[in-house]
Amino acid sequence: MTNDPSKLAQTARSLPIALLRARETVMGPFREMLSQSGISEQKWRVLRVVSESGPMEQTAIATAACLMLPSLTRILSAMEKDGLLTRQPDTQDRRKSIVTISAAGQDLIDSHASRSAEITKRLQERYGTEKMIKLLDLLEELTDADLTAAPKT
Amino acid sequence: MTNDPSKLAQTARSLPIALLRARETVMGPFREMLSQSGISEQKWRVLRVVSESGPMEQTAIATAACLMLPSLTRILSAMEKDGLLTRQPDTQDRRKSIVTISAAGQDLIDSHASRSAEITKRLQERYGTEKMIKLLDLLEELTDADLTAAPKT
DNA sequence: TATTGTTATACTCTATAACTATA
DNA sequence: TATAGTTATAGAGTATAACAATA
Repeated sequence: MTNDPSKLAQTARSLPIALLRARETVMGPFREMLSQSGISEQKWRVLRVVSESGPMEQTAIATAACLMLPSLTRILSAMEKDGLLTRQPDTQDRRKSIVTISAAGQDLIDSHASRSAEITKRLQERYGTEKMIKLLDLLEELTDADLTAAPKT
Repeated sequence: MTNDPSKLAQTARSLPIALLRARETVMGPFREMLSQSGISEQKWRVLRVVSESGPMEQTAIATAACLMLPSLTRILSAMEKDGLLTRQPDTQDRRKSIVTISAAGQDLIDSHASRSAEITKRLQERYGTEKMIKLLDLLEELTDADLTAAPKT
């Protein structure tokens, strides 16, 4: 019943599982940080994304923050109510609504910047700066890879 | 409001977000496969883990499959009911219960092996075999890293 | 007709605490 | 006292479909 641990199918060699496990390890200290400020992981991702890219439409936020549109609708409503961001109809295409971070939202990010940098620095020390850079490069390439495209011939 | 995209804080350079995005990209084809067989991602992870390691206790499964114990309890009950695995009290420590994959559970894994290998192969072709190996190595190291340990002095 | 976003629904997972049984 | 697992509960996310408004 137990498989040969040397075979390629082992879970540590499964990209989806390996990515999930690594993320769980890394998220630990960040979870602690976020739980203290009462904001959820998902809201934090939305805030980060909108702060980074500037005003943007919801489909783009959903992609960047890895959330489904129905989930995002609910999250944005709550965040707008909490004054972290605003939604305005796009003047050019009125189907769209443009999400903009508020001063309070940016303040929330700024107030976590130093703690966040500290966690990252600590991680870098334990794991190794060069490995971390290499890993981030590989992850970006993987994210950008079009897995449905035809193979090179 | 928009941050300088060159600064270190960009979301693509945030390990938690980068790991999540990469996972979403990779999971696409696997999600399709699993949705066709009517088993959830979480149940699939449990099955993979128990198949790989052989009979094991629940706390170990929870760690390996990245699930909380209360979630695992519910999932295992459903899977046991579906005949995919069995739970038996440990004879040495009766607080523990040992989970063992059933023939039907192993069959489920086996029946997906070729499709799963196909998806992985395709991914490897698009992304590059060497990069994939390097990425898996780095992920394993990260997962095994003890982020709470004291820094080397 | 297709796209953007919202609403509705059923299911599932999270996160925490309280609990039982065992060590 | 501590540990393994279960139960309970509130909150949140997923996944899908149906829908309204707009293009």
